[in-house]
Amino acid sequence: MLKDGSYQTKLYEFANSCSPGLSLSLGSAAAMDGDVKYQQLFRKALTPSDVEKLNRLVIPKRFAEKYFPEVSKEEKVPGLIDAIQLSFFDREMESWNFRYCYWRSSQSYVFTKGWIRFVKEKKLKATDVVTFYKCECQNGAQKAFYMIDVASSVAPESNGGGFAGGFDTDAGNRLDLQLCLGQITVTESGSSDRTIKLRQQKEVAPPQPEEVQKKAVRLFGVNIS
Amino acid sequence: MLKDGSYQTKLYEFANSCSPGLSLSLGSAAAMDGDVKYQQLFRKALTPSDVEKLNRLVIPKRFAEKYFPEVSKEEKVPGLIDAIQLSFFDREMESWNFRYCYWRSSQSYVFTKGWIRFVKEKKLKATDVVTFYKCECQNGAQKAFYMIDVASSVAPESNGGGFAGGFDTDAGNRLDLQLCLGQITVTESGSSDRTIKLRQQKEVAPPQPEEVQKKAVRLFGVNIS
DNA sequence: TATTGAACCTGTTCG
DNA sequence: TCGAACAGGTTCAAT
Repeated sequence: MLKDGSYQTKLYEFANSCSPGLSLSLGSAAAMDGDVKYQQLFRKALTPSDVEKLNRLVIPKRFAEKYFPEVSKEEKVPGLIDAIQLSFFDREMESWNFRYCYWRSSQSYVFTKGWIRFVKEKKLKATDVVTFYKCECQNGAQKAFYMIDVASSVAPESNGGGFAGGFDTDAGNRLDLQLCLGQITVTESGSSDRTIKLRQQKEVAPPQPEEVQKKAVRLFGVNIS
Repeated sequence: MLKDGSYQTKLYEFANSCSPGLSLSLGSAAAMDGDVKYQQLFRKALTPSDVEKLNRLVIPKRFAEKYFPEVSKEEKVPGLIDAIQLSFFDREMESWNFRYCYWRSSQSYVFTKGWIRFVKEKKLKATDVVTFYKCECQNGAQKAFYMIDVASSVAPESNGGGFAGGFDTDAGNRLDLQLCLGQITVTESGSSDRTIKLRQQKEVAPPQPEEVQKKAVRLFGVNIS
């Protein structure tokens, strides 16, 4: 719920006024701290089928082939479908695993296994919007990770409210500002990807899996319970 | 009428299914008239479910097991349903492919994929009758091919007209005369199968794809537009 | 048995 | 206008 004149709104306005080379930084001075390349990939307004009994999410082909790892559309081994598991963190840094594959019968990319659990947990309904991100830590050869976030379609601030279908959007270089709050400061960068520099906390322990998670929490803003 | 572009494909399919023997006898100017063993298999009066939203045709079990290739009713490989594709030519020598399998849930043999297209194209409705044939060329080891024909339930000549359900019949030795017209002569054979000897046309050109198609049309009679 | 999941199918729609 | 994409279905198996 962004109120006019709030910090978040100012951040939104500021970010909007920035060039495409915008990046976000958490304002750390610690050189060892990781920059997190933070890219919104795309959004999809959920269809009734996406949240109901079909237990699958159709990933629009243009986004699937642009942003997700390749899964074969061919039948290499007859009767054997090429599928991978994609992991996503939500804003609470819970991990969600989705089976991702291509269905030749419908000629579409889908999330299958795991998707319906996400729908149930998040109480998703048709016209809700899911947003996909890709995050990469810049310091070293760390694996990239995906994030997923949901926005209720009835939230009046989120996107004007009450939008119907046709909301599938390619984020490209656009910044999803509602997620960039709190500890985040905005800096300019030369690349088209967003870079969020996590502020180093004094009490931060040496890098370990959990720490990555903590940082990532901040990445999604301040609303962590 | 054949649409441009589809002709080659259909021809190719026909040639493939008919194999060397038939095309040889049809296209040759020599005395090698091709005998075509021509057997009506069975008929079925379509039910509302056969032509409506279920997208499947139930093949009466006694006919399926008697006339069609065996598909397993068991689960040989767990999770793998035994299904085959059956190809049928209609009286216009268009090829229709139906997925044929056994549904254990309903304990019935069915055509699934492709069936509803046939229904739409032929404007089939409940109580219409479909007739299935098997055709084999006698001169050589060619593949057999199936044919399918439809008869409107309101056509007064077809079978007295206005018959209701319960029309599923085993052709056995009965000859379906409405299909044996035009250039086709019917001869008696020692077997219970019908043998139709194609009359060799004087003006037959050397083997050409188009010629194969022409003759094949004659196999189903004279009503070719 | 009910739920989830994998795969298959089709009508509609839209560029 | 026609094919690609996909929304909304199905069957069938695993659990």
